Amino acid sequence: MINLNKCFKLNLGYRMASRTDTKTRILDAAEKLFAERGFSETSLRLITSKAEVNLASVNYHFGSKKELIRAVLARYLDVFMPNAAAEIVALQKSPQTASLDEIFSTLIQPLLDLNTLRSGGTIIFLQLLGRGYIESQGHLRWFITTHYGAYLASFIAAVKQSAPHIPAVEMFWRLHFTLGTIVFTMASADALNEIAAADYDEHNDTEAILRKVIPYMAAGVAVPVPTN
Amino acid sequence: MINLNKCFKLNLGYRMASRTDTKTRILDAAEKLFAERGFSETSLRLITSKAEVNLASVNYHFGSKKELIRAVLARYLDVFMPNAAAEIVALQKSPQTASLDEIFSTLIQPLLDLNTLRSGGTIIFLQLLGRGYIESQGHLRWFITTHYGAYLASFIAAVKQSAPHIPAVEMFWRLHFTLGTIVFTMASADALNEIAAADYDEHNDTEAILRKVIPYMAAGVAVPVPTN
DNA sequence: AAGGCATTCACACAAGCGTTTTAAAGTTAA
DNA sequence: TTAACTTTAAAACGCTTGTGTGAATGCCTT
Repeated sequence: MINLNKCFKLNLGYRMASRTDTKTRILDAAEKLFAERGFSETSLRLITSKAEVNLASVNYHFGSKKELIRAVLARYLDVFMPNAAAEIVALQKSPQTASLDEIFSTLIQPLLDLNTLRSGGTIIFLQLLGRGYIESQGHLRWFITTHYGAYLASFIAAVKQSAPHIPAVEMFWRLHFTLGTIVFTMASADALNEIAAADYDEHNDTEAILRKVIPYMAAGVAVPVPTN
Repeated sequence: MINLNKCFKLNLGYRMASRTDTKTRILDAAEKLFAERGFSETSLRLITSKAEVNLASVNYHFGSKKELIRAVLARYLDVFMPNAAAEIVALQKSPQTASLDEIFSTLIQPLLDLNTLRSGGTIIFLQLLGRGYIESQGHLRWFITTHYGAYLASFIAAVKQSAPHIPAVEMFWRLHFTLGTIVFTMASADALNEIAAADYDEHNDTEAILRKVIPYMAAGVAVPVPTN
């Protein structure tokens, strides 16, 4: 019942220019902290102090911490999902069916574009996704499938078409294996990169890791189902 | 400086029989709650009320919440790691080199044996592992590699021998992809099973999921590294 | 200039947290 | 039984958490 006006605030451009929007400052600080520390380990006080805004402004602009979490995720999903789906349908326009590698690779550019949205956007988004899936037992899964289900469907359809020998049930499981692979990897990316740098003198950026993981996932999704 | 006596408490059998050990009651309640809700979302008050013991007994027996978490994990790792390593060396005794599928399948029995240890032990263990890796940014990874590194090494060596065409660095990444796959899958196993049951009339127990994920992981680990 | 609205601010609140403390109860050994 | 010790019990501590309140501030419109 509070803040109904927010919905109609068309932001007529009367904000001062010297300082970014409070709402944006909160989102920017929150997403970074959420990604690297998790949702429940990140207090609103830490967020607002990093954002240099007042504590109460979170509840004023977002209503609650839970809604702030949703807003943080939605800011990425609203950009990524349409872009990814567009790439998928563009790929499917081609005469011959695409390989799984091609389909997964198609997602790389939309993911990397999140970096131009905000610095470190790609990995932040994937880490948020992973944390959300694990921490908020089921809530995020519900939120994504209900709000972005159409985009997901086009992706799943493309995958199924590229691997017609995999039954639907099996594909359901394998795509969730894939989600786990990418999301856990990105959540641990910093730690893994440190180890890789120390043990193998190899440092990978986000794109390099993505390109490493794609063959892994594509092979796993397409491998024939054991008959026994 | 407190509770040094605990180390020397040889437990001369003077406990009453009608009620299980307080320490065990705490561990049993804690592992279940930790697995399904996460560490920081599980309060000591919730644990002790489920275990029907006094709140202070956690700090008396374990010193702190952090040490309780370690104890919960160690109780599984101390059983699983030696068993798994034993199976691996037994497999390597055979003349021809084992396939990746065989190596991964070798881990199934030690994992399922955790179910005889405690009801639901297998999935609890894997969920704890996943939560630990993601929540305790790096602490658990350090704990495991320092305390159980020898066991891990024998497993990694076996995998490398079965996929000699994969460079060491690449294998490092792929084994962590694999960890992510299994751990994320198990952390979401309940939710996924619900969806699978609703959409495909298929219900899988822990073993069935493990057997589904093994071909996926084995194919991913062994897939040739792209040259470009 | 004045009124109105959106936003910011400092502060307080109640609840929950991990941990500590002090006393009571129970068990073993002399 | 007494004495020493381990284990449980109840209560409180200090701290942090998310959230609510009411006043002050700033910006725009009239």
